[in-house]
Amino acid sequence: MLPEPFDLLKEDANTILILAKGDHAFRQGDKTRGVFFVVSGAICLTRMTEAGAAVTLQNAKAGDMFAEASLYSDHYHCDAVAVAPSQVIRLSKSAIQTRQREDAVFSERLTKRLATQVQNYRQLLTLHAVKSARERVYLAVASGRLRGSVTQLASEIGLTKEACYRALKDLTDQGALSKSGRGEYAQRKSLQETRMGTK
Amino acid sequence: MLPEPFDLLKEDANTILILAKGDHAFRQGDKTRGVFFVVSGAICLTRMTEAGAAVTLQNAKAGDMFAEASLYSDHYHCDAVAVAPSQVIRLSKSAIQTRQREDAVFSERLTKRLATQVQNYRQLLTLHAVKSARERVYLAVASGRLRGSVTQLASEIGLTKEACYRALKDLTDQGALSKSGRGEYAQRKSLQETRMGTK
DNA sequence: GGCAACATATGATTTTAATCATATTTCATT
DNA sequence: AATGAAATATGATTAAAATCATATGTTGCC
Repeated sequence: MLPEPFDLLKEDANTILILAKGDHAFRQGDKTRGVFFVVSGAICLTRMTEAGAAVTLQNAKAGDMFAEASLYSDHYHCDAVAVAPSQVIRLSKSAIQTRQREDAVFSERLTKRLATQVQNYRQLLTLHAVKSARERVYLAVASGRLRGSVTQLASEIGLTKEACYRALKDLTDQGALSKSGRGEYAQRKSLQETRMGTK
Repeated sequence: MLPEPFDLLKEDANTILILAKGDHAFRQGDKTRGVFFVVSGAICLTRMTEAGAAVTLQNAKAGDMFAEASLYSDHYHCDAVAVAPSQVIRLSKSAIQTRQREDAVFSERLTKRLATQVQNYRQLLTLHAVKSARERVYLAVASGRLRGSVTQLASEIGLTKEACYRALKDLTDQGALSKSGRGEYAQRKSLQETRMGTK
């Protein structure tokens, strides 16, 4: 259920919250009580700037965690609002901190998890920097990012699903990718070979 | 010089490398020797997929770190090539690991650093998801991302510098931002007030 | 089994930022 | 002070993806 290393926590370190659309998991200024994991639904984190502009910090969906940084501050510095009926688990801050201090394995896995996330996000940002939709989709598939639906991939890599479908069609037509059916694609050749770079 | 918590490391845990354009800091398959920090220049990390497509994982510039994940594997899984004459510092893997095990403060700061980075990258990705260049620039400035040049900001938020300058002009003309000169902008009002959302 | 929701798929049109071009200003360096 | 590089700034044109529209296929569910 919970991702590493939080699966190591005792059950009583967790609280399950059921949120209706519009409910808050926490508000800016609240004392930090822990880290959250989204079981289902979606939670949007937003911060208000002094001049009153709402800045979205994260859109956490099922499987995502949020408010990790709360481990290092006394108060939440943003609002967490359910944008759909959601189920979230709150992982107690004190339980995590204690465990982190006393259990080297837990501590190392936590660090590892964060390092992996950093890596993943950086790669995603690098991918976003690729101008051409065609090439972006190719690289996304080549690096194994097509796990769920094409729609999900599209949103992940910053394209509309239509642009994504078209790119996939082009790439398969030209032989850069092969389709194994049911939205399953595999990399076939390098871009050079298929004249991806042609402008 | 070095970012937290690596500033805590003894000097002999670090090695300074001078790389000419094209030199490798490491290659895919090399035994991992540590984490790197870019003092000047730029390092590009790329991985080859089975079919031979080059996937860029990160473009590390001055002040950036790379290969953090090497702490958790025996071999580097990508190439690190200098794309400009560069100066990098290698932080010994063993020194970091030992310190992490023996010094709770170091360990906590490392975790904190990673958590902060995760937060930052997530916010950046969320920002990239904003379609309108105008709104994207506004939110970027409102959340304090305009530190260096406009050109840098543009690249960070995934726009061309031209698009960025135009958005800044529009926003100041309409009063959403105020310019304090020398590329210094401040947020003035919420977007609603300035009819940002008008389509 | 049938309905609703969602994914897949593609065509037509519009919008918008990228690209190309160019000028001025600022800044570091010889 | 002179040179050159980079940042700032805008205009004109183009290219490309977003949007809008629509159809079929798939899947979970009462």
